[in-house]
Amino acid sequence: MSSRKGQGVLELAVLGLLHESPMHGYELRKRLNTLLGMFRAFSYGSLYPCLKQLLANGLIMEDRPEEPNVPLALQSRRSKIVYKLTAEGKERLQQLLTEAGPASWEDEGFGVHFAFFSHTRADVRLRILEGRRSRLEERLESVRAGLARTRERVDSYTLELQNHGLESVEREVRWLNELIGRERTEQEEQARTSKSTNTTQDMPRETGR
Amino acid sequence: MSSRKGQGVLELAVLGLLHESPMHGYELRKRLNTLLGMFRAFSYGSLYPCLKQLLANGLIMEDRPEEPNVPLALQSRRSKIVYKLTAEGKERLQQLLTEAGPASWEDEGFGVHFAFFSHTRADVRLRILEGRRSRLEERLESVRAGLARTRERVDSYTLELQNHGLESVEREVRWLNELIGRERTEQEEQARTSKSTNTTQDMPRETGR
DNA sequence: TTCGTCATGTAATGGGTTACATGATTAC
DNA sequence: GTAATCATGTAACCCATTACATGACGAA
Repeated sequence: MSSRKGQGVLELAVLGLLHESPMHGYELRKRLNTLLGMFRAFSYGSLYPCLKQLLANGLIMEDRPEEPNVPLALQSRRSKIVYKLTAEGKERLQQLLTEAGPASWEDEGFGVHFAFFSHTRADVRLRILEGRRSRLEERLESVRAGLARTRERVDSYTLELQNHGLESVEREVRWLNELIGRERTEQEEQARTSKSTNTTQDMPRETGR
Repeated sequence: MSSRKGQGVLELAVLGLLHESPMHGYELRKRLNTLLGMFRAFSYGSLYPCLKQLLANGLIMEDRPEEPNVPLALQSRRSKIVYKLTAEGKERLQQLLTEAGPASWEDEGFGVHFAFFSHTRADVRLRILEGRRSRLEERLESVRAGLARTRERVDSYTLELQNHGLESVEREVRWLNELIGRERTEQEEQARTSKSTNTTQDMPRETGR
């Protein structure tokens, strides 16, 4: 309960990764950066404080290896700390995965949300994809407008830059269109298959573990 | 003299725009955001403080309209403030345009530097383009490596994201290749044309003013 | 006269990086 | 035994956003 605001994108990313399997910070960061690939890279300086806070909020718990043969006290061994989700953490993850507000249309939020699409409800996936698309279309609109206004008095490099930007975004829109198309047909198929007891949910199955 | 560090990208952008023509903050911000189009958008909350600091550093000066018919004091009229570059400011701009360190390979820095390419020396342009390209190729490399390592145990959405990222970057690399090619042939042409008194400089001409 | 946009500013806050400090483990 | 890399952490700083406060000016 109560807001205790998570620090944006990192919270979701960490909870999402830890849901797949428990991990220690160092590994977490690597997985994080390969997961987000081109979009983002986090440093320890932001990861560890984040973990600390998630711990304080009871969303994750540490699982220290517990060296059974060390006398008793003097446990400041400073070794790996494996983190895993608590029940509350799983709940929170589910919540973040489902909310998908306007933040998930932005570059950052979108990337992370998308990375966990296989754990996201189909209807939410669709909402995010469509939100993202209209966000991008807004941008295209305004850039095109500005481009039309200033058209003449602009040097060729600036123009080149604008164009490259436009094309990149147009490309992403096409990509989104394709994805949205796929999602839609999948949804229709599933609707046809399971005529009865429709629980609005359909994720590709929990990956066990 | 002395570092008095400029706050990253904004300084260059502001100096660059003010070099083209004097402006007040409000307009500056609009031009800024259309100039940078897809890449970036600044808010007043960062622009005004920046102007303030540039002013304090003597890089720009205010040019208040001076209402000639207002009694004398009581000039707190609060109206438009037009900023323009000082001599020192022009110097600083030139310096920023020429330095082009590693920061200008990164997304942010690159965009802004590129936007002012028509005021940048040809050799510096080439350095930036090539720096950018190798920066991107590094990223491609590491992402591809990570992709090869984890290949199997990764869900289709994550894969889709990675791929889209890769393709975007590959596309930018191709774009850069084209630009670099053009720059090279231009340089060669110029070398052939002006056989004599070579001053290592060649900008498309100072736009007068 | 009021509404929308132009115009300038600031304080609180946020979210992140850099650089550093430290220790454990592995491979040579 | 030493170098590289794994692993954890923190403090100082940086850059920018948000939300707010203020006011001018033109058009309806």
